[in-house]
Amino acid sequence: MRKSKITPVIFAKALADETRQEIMSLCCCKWLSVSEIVAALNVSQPTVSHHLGILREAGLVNSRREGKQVFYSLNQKQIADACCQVAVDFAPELNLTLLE
Amino acid sequence: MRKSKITPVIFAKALADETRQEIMSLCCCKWLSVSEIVAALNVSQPTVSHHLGILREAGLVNSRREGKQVFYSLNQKQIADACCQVAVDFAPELNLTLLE
DNA sequence: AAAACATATAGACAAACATCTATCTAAAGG
DNA sequence: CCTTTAGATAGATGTTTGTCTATATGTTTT
Repeated sequence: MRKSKITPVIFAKALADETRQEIMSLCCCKWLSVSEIVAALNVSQPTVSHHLGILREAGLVNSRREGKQVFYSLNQKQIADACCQVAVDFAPELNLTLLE
Repeated sequence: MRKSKITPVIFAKALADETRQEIMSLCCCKWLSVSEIVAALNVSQPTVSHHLGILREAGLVNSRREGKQVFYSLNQKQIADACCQVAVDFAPELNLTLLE
């Protein structure tokens, strides 16, 4: 598990693909197995694994093995933090804040 | 000038390059001519123009001609809005807000 | 109007990337 | 064990992308 801070470039690259964003939407607020994600999309299982690997490397998803299956879920905190970082870097005159 | 709302994919792709982020940092809070940007980076003038075109298409920069020169400046509002949109889509359980 | 200057566009090329099929690894059940 | 199932990895392939050189466009100056 990667705790290191994500850079804006890594974050943007992970986000910069339609299929990955679909995967992110799917497992946004729940845990989904790889098979479930494959079933919901029109791409092959290796392609889904490939994208999940990129998201995992960027720390945008958490994963958990349960028997034969591996479940993935979005790491919302990491995403919100990365958004804040982008705003600090590129919109410093506006006040984008993570409340609570 | 593009006022249409930026999608998260367009936004992420525009952001997903080291050189573009350097350009964005440079003209974050001030107007810079293309020549000034070229002088600050280690890439050719056409490459800078190419990147500025991508940023302009995404609505992330504003541009203004002044005589022979064209000046660019980051559109911080658009960037902050896009960050908010990403957070709404992919971190809905967290409260990322643009204050004021 | 011609030359000089600033920027944009066109075209070429290599590197990065998304996708697929085939195969490998790991876990569970017979 | 052997088979089955879930997912990851490897390798091939076509597309996209970042960069360059060369050239076109637009603006000022002489």
